[in-house]
Amino acid sequence: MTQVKLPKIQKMPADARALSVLRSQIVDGSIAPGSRLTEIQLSEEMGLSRATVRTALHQLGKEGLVKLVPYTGWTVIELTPTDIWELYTLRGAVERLAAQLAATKSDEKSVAAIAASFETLRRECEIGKPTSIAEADFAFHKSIVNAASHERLVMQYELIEQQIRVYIHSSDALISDPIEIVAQHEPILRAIRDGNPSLAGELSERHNLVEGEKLTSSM
Amino acid sequence: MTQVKLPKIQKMPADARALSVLRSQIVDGSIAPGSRLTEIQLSEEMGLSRATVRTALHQLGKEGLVKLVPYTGWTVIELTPTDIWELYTLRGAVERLAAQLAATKSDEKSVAAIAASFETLRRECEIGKPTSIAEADFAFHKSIVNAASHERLVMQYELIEQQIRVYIHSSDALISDPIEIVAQHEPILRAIRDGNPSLAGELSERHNLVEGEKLTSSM
DNA sequence: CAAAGGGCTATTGTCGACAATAGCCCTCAT
DNA sequence: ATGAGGGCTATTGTCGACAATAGCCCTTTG
Repeated sequence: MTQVKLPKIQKMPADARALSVLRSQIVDGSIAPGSRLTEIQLSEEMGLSRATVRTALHQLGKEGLVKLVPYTGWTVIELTPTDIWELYTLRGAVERLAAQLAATKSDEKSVAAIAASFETLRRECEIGKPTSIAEADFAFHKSIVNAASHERLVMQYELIEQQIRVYIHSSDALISDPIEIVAQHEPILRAIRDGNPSLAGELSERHNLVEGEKLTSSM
Repeated sequence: MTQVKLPKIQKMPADARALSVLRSQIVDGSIAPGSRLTEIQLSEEMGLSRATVRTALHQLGKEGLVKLVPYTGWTVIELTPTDIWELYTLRGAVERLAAQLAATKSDEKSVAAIAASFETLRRECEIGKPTSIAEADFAFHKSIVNAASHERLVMQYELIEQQIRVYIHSSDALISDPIEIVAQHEPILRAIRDGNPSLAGELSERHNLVEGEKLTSSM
């Protein structure tokens, strides 16, 4: 009965695996923005058929990570300042809703999860490497989104987060003061815990706009 | 030089055509929610290969209009009350941002476009059929989204609108009083024209929550 | 030398066939 | 009668081959 089912990534159909692998590599920067990808080369490297890889690429296209140029090839997205502005304004809108919903429910379990991820963030801000801090930052935001119990919201958020990660990795733009990070996030947690939807929403939106500003101004 | 290029739908690659056709049929209700679709049957009906149809179906899957059941087939989404709640809350968040941006720019051309679509809406509310009113309603909302000049916002909005249309057509849920429709939309236009982002955003969000409530309560 | 035209190549677009599998139905034992 | 077990069928999953095309290079011509 102690059957673990961790290796789910191994038992997936081939196209889903290809999708998962390619997505990881793009998101973590192993495949750089602007890279040219061809179906044949990828299929040879991954030991899969072209059709299978092609399916995965089309999915990534819908996720906004790659672009198809007809009869010529695929390229990994390159994010311009305008794209960053789009991503952060959109994330602001999405997280505003998430925070509103989380604060409305103010469900004990969800609040605990958010509080936990905030604690991790605080700890990382004191002793952690920049990348660990950034990771904890993402985790905190995601815990709020999860607390909203809103499937479409989660999906939309993940698409945005992916693209932001592409940019972060390609530019090493981790320019925030650890102390300010804590100061920016703590009030959000408090507003959710206090069951104050409009404040939680407002703070979340503003936080994203501020972060977006920082990034675009440093480009 | 008087070369018209209307028939763009004719010159598209086959997979894009299949995508376009299937999407239209699902969104306008010709293919009912819950319908079972099989790649072979569709490919025969459309005179295309299975692979081509399959590509289109995967795209529709990413758009959230169909769901794939492994080794069994595809089904058109059926929207539950929870789905409607998700759609309208999400649309509220998206349109809030759109209205904020539109009001911030308060760009002459965009405002004119929004005002024009509002006039159409007002006219349809007086003399039009319910379906024309609903269409003008959608057009008004979209004109605001377009005014934001935000590509990802537009795409996200279109996905949401599509799914709402599926539900509208499947349930004939057009339950609004024409007079109230005008009363709900007019202040939004005014706030955008006045360059009042926070009011425009707030009104847009609230409008969507109200509409969502109406629909879910009537299920 | 510049510009237009044609062909070559790399790559996606499309196709039909075979493999794998989920779910049904039928059998058979109890 | 009923439950388990096995095989059958419909459908997706995967593959390799051929068709169409965009973009480059090379030639040719003025």
